[in-house]
Amino acid sequence: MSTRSSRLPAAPGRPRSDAARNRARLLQAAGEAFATAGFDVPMAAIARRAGVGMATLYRHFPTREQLVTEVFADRFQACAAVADEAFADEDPWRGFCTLVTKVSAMQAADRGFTAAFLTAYPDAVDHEQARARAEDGFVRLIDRAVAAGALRPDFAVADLMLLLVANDAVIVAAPAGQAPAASRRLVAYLLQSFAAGHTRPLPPPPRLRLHHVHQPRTGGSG
Amino acid sequence: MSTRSSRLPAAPGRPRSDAARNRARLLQAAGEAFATAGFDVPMAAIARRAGVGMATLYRHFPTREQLVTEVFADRFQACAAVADEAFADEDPWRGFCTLVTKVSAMQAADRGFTAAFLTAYPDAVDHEQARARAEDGFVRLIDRAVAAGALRPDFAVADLMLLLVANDAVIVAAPAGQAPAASRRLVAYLLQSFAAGHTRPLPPPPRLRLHHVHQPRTGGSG
DNA sequence: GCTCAAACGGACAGGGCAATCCGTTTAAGC
DNA sequence: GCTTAAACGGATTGCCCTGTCCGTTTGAGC
Repeated sequence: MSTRSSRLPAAPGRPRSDAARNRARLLQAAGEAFATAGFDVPMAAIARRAGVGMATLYRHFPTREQLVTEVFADRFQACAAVADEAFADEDPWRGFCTLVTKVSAMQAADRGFTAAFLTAYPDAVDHEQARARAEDGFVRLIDRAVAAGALRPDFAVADLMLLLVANDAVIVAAPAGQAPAASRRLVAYLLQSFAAGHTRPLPPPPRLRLHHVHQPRTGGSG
Repeated sequence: MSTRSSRLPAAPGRPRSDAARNRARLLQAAGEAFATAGFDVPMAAIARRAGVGMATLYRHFPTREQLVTEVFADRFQACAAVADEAFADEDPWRGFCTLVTKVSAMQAADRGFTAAFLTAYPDAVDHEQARARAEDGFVRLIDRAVAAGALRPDFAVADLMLLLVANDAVIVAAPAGQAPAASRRLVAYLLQSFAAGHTRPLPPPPRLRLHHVHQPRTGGSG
């Protein structure tokens, strides 16, 4: 046999066609499974749903975190996109409301994916960039809305995190079918308090940013 | 041996001294374990912490739910007591705020015990009564505050549940030491929105009452 | 201090999930 | 159609947690 590389089946990085197909199926199945049953679905259930074997699942995604991260990559980008879109609105307050409303609705539509994701995998490093971008978008919107006198001046980025976490919780806690209503109601309340005018003094905001939004599963009472 | 009952060691219902002691130790240990590690600590860990064997734990509390229920029985009564106290305040709005603030603080002090408890064991029947009493107290306070024109007229009991759930979530999600600040901030925001005057229309409230506050661990997306 | 049942503790079986291993199948190039 | 390595599936192993069983200890009354 010659040492020529002509024997290589394809370019080094390109996967085989069935591998690509199975990968897509796994992402699809995992997304559905997470959306309906939360993050602690057995890996076997995901594999079964995708119609592949356990080994295939683990071959493509060696750890659960990698799988989850991939599944929610596009949602994260969607977040950043919403921030951009909101910034495009000429009305700062309306833009801010758009951001909050849409992101909240995204959470409600997928069983609180953002906060739940951040809660379960706070250190998903692959998306540090996407996360930073989203947070940057949030900050720009906030600053603009405050400068315009629409958003209360003592508003903090952490308050947005509070909203995300709280919204996630009510979505998850609400009984069947009530999640959207619960979410909308909570968000409406909070938006009203976020608005400038008729504000009352607030206690100081917590030190809480996107990458803090998680629960160290053990330890840490109040 | 005669059939006289004089041989019975004590009154039928009274437990042996070591049994009573161990029971107390178990409740104490379980409370600590739940507060620091959440509800899914292994039973063995609780037994070890209490310095007793597995069998002793299961003898006193045949199911996990019974243990949790007992542990939080007093906190539940405390809730109802706070409601009574708040109702004793002559100022309806201040009473309402007292209720919300104190209950929220209780959640923060014990890793969101109320909502977490309700989340994990929504059907803990033993406390149906205590729960109903607490909810009654809530309703009375709400009605009075609305009637006094202090609480917005479209306020719903469900909104209080939203607050409890949301508060629990931010407490759990907050990084070390930030839970009280996060809780206070969220509660302040919501109380401001709850107040009458300068209100904006709200979307309809969700169907959500105390006994609904739970997450069906599987199923139930938006 | 003697008796006995209540209470105890730790070992043990059962079940579920994560992660791996290995014999078989299949896509891709010749 | 033949070859080869990549990819596959599912059985298997190991771990942890739950809940029970049984031999031993201990508190309470005589």
